[in-house]
Parts: sequence; structure tokens; C-alpha cells
Amino acid sequence: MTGTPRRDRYHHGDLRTALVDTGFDLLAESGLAEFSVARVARRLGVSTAAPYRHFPDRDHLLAAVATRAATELAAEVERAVDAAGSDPVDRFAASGGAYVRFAATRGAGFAVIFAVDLRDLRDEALSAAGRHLMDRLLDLAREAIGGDTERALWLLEQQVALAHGYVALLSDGFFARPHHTIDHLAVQAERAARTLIRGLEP
Amino acid sequence: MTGTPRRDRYHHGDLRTALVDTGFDLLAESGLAEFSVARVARRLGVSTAAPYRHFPDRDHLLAAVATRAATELAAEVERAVDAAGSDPVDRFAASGGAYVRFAATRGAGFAVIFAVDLRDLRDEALSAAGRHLMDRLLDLAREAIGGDTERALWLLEQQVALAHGYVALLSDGFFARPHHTIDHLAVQAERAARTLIRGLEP
DNA sequence: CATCGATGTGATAGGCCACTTACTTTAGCT
DNA sequence: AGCTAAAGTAAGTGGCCTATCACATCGATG
Repeated sequence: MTGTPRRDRYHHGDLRTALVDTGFDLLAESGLAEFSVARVARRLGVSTAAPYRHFPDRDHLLAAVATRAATELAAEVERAVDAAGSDPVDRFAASGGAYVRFAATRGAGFAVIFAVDLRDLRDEALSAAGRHLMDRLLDLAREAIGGDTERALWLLEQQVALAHGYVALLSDGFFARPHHTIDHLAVQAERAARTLIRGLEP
Repeated sequence: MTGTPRRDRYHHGDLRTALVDTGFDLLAESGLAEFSVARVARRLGVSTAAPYRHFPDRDHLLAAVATRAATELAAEVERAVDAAGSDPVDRFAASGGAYVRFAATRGAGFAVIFAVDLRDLRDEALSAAGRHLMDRLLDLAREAIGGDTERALWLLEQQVALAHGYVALLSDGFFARPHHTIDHLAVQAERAARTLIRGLEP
């Protein structure tokens, strides 16, 4: 995913972007507990002071990573929805599948989008990306059940909770059995979406 | 919850239990990131070395906390199921509500039950408590849908994922709107369980 | 009542981290 | 070509953590 330009020159060229990329990777691989500015720098072969030329502190770097994650997630949802055709239920189910797939593959790199620590930061780019994503998902939910915003909100909430739950369980090693591949989880999420819609009282 | 015996004597009396209690509280309040042996000790007004008389290292203390959490969770599920009467769907829904309620109130104190770091520990008490809990929940799911283990597993998985998701969202501050009280979440979980059962193909 | 083992203490070693400061390199503009 | 400012570095500071060690206290047992 992340290119490995590695240092042959004194200056990096685009360290800011590289920090966000590598931070995202690190988060996805090892979780928030293992995330540190120093580690990101070391992985890039750069001094631990270098990141502070581009971000005032750890949380601002994290916010940039989160914004990137939110944007990427929105793009993947859109791609899946497009591929799903025109049936609104199919489209909503696809968005759920994509959401879970992203969450499962990116782990903490996904969870950080909503991290409360970053909320205090009032980072405009991050909150805009988050709002945009949720608005789009809510539209899809509304179309899937025929316009009722109240129930669409409920449905979306279940879907989002489910996705976060899968990340949690996955990163906790709850799914030890090999048949719980990421594709399998995504399929289960789509199935859950359909089941919820079907089970909703008319 | 936790009694506050505080020190007036040199010896504590029952430090081991107090460490587990306080560790659990700390986890519930502040999450795993804020958890440290030193903090637990300080909160108890005891030296930072004292815990090591009772636990060889941090992870063993965490495992004890997790075991206590699993046992407590199982008890609360049982209580809720008993109170729900005899209809199997009501009973399963109640177990889901209790599960979510516990998860939402205890936060990381719940999540730690499944923490992967502790899995390497092969702590017999912890894994037994976890197994016992899941077996019971699976029974309830099976009864709710009439005996089909395959679908019961699926249902349980959704329920568990949902609960973990609610914790994640809650602790991430996703539910900023005040109507998302813990009771509300528990009710939503029960509703989700019923909706999933109703939506399951026959 | 004396002692011994369990339990608690203070001090300390060693690790990782966030972040700062003074200095160095180099790209890009004039 | 020469200058400046952006972007990098090495070397700290101070903080918090885990874990250990020698020593202090005290309850229980003989």
C-alpha cells in the first residue's frame, strides 16, 4: 500500500503524506496502543523529531490519519454501492458490507475515525469527512426502507454498531476459527442488513 | 461498588481482592489505555510495588479482572433471563439487553474479557468463564429460534458483535445525543434481537 | 511471648514516549 | 551564484510505566 521511498536524500520530499500513510498502516497493523509518533518516524527511517515539523503534536497527526481513513472509507462504500446495481436494499446491504470490510481490514485505522480524543480537537476536515460519510449512509438506509428517517436512523445505527463490533471482536481474536475470513464477515453484515430490513415491522 | 477500606493499618487485609475491584473500576472509567498497575496501586493508597506480591505481572492482574468481569456478566445475563419469563424469544432478547447494558456500563471492563493479550496467558479461570458464558448464550439463542444450532450461532454472533459495537461507539463518543442513554441502548439491542429473529428466513 | 513468613514500603534501574532546542542541509528564488 | 527559509538531525528533558530488591511491619503459630 504505502510506497517505500526510504531515505537516500537528506530531505524526504513529502514527509507529511508519508507520515499519514505510515501512521495509518501502523494503526491498522498494531492498534492504537502501539501507535506512537516515534514509531511512525522510525518506520520511515527519519528522526523522531522530524514529524513535529509537520504536525504540532501527536493528536494532530492522528486526526490527519483519521481524516484520510474516513475519506477512503467513503470512497469504498461508494464503489460497493455502485457495483450493487439499482435495488435500494441491495445498495444498502452493499454499503454495510463495504463498511465492515473496511473496518475489518483496517482495524484501529478505522476505529480512530470516531476516536473521542480527536473530537476535542475540533478538526474541521475530520468532522466534515465523518459527517459526509454518515449522511451518505443515512440516505442509503432511507432509500432501502422507503423514506422513513426514524427507522432509517435505527437501521444505520445497528449497521454501524455491528461494524464496530466486528472490528472489536476481530482485533480481540474472538474469531479464532478460520472460516471467519474478512469476506465472510462482510457477507454476514450484508445478511444482517437484509434480515433487519425484512424483520422491521411495516 | 468497590468498598473503600483505605489504609489505617500497615497491612491492607485483602489487597488481592481490592486490586481486582479497583482495576475493574479503573478500566470501566478510563479504558485500557489508562490502566496501569501503578495507578491501581495509587488509587488504593498502596505502594506501586505492593501489587506484585499478589500478581506476577500486569497481565495476570488484568486476567483476574477479566475473569471477575466474565463471571459478573454471566450473573447479570442470568438475572435478566429469569426476569423475562418463559417465552424463549423474550429470554434471548433479555440476554442481549443485559449483555449490552453490561458492556455499556463497564466499557473496557467488559472488552477486556476477550482481550487477545490475555489469550496467550492461557489462564484457565478466564477461559472457563468465557466458555461458560458463551455456551449459555448459545443455548438461549437456540431455544429462541427452535433448535437450529447453525442459525443460533449466527444470531449469537450478531448479538455479540452488536454489543461490542455499542461499547466501541459509546466510548468513542459517537452517541453524543442525550437520548442515547444506556437503557435506551439496551432496549435497542433487544429490539434488534427480535427484529433479527423475525427477519430470519424460516 | 518470640519468631517467622506473608505482606507492604522506598528506592531504583531501565524503557518508551512526547516534545524542545540548537544546529545542519538543501531546494528554490532572485 | 548566493541567500533564505523550509525541513531535516542529534541530543536532551521530564514524565510515566513495569518490575525488582533490600528492608519494615505485623498476624499467626508454636
